[in-house]
Amino acid sequence: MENEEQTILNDRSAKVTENTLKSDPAKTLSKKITDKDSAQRPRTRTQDPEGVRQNILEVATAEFTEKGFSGARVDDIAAKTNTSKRMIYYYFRDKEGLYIAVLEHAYATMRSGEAQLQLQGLDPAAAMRKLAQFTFTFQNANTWFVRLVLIENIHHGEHLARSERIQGLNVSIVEMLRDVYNRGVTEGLFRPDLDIIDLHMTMSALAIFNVSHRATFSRIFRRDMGSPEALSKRCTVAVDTLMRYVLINP
Amino acid sequence: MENEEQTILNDRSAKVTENTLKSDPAKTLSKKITDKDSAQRPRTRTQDPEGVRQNILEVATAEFTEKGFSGARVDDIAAKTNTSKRMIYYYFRDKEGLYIAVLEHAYATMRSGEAQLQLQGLDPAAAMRKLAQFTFTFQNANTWFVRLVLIENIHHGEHLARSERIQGLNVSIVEMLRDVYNRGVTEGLFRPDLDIIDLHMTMSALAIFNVSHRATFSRIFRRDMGSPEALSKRCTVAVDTLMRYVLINP
DNA sequence: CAAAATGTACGAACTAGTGAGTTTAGTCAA
DNA sequence: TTGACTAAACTCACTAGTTCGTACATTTTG
Repeated sequence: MENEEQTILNDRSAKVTENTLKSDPAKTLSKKITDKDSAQRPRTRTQDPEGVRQNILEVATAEFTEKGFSGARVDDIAAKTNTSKRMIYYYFRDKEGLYIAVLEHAYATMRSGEAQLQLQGLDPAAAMRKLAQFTFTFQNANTWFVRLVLIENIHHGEHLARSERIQGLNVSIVEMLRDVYNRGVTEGLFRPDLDIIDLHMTMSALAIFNVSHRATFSRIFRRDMGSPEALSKRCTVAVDTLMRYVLINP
Repeated sequence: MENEEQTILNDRSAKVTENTLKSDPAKTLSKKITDKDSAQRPRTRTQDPEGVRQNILEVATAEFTEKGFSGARVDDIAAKTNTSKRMIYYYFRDKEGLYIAVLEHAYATMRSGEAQLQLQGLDPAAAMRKLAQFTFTFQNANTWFVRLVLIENIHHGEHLARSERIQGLNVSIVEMLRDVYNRGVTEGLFRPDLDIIDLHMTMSALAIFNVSHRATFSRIFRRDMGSPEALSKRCTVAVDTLMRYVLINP
């Protein structure tokens, strides 16, 4: 089960993260969109608003996650696009508007991963374990997402506050967690009176730290915290730590 | 001549924690220098190289931790000092040189806190508890430090790599942890074959997340994660989680 | 006096953002 | 079918304001 889930997530990440961010985002996407286009409108092929928008968004995501909001340059983003700088302002109004769009897109992407979890059939302990494992694997597979959230935190979440679209996005995983936890309590497996949000925080903390502090920790302690071995070992620790906290009899 | 500006850790109560957390590091020292300055020179300008250096460093720390490396402006930093921009370049060569100096100063500051811990007299469990509590309190009292490290991680730790001074600074707390852990294992209280660095990571993760993701989490889940109540509650959870992981019989 | 420290003024390169005009694609009347 | 018309999509050149860094003059100290 462990391996199975890992491969599923890796595949997912390979598609979403690697293709769209590390490899030249322009090519993959424009090709995809051209296909879609020709299917929808066989006659025309020159103008492609949605494709342009997507293309800009992909490039901008890569730039912002790599260099931060102030570090990223609109001209650089424009240069890596199939289109021009003027189009960025045409579609996104601002540098900030572009950044917010990237943020929204990122949170939306995350949500899609959660939907694939099938926790209903599992007993509470196994379900909790799977959830913790998923969280760890997702965050470590999507380091660009972690970086983006970190950047947003450096900015005191002021951009996130300006987007009401994002507000509701994190509800689903908390609902999942609540469901699993309540079942565990009912069955007498889990400690009662734990706080759900707090539990989610612990789970996230154990999952995300490995990414958020990878650079400094790896350098200071001379360990490659991103290697496959380190990841699988750390995943075990994270899940184990959480389960010991939740279970009445670890 | 060593500065005594960060005596922040003296008090471990949540209230003082919150107070020091909100006061920014620049003010304390710049005030001190102004006082000293006006005391020394009623009329004629006195040269004070070390004071100038310190003053710049304090202001720069506040600016960099607030706005990041690219977000911070040299002119803004200069404007907030008692001296001029020329002096920044005179003493620190670069914007980057200044940033690295800030980073080194920050890590050095952290070390001073650890020295105050008296773990020898305590039994292993109590010592481990105290260490975890200290870590949490320190990180939550010095949010500026957490932010700085985060910013450095966004930059892939490239500046930290350029400073050999920092490399050895985190050794002491790990040695402390190793000592406590070994005693606990010897006494049959702690689970054997846990990895020290890994343990340190878990401890740090549980302590730091509350700061690193405060903005986004607070907004998304509508909880003030920086309030005294939230801090003390979260501290309990962090310590408890770690102890359950370490102890054979939690 | 020499060296260290500091003030003033400036500039070259960059950077976010825009003004104004051109092309495209779909609509509709004839 | 064609051609006039329109809104959206797109291009090009430009600018006002920043931002890091420096040249040079001056003051202070030992």
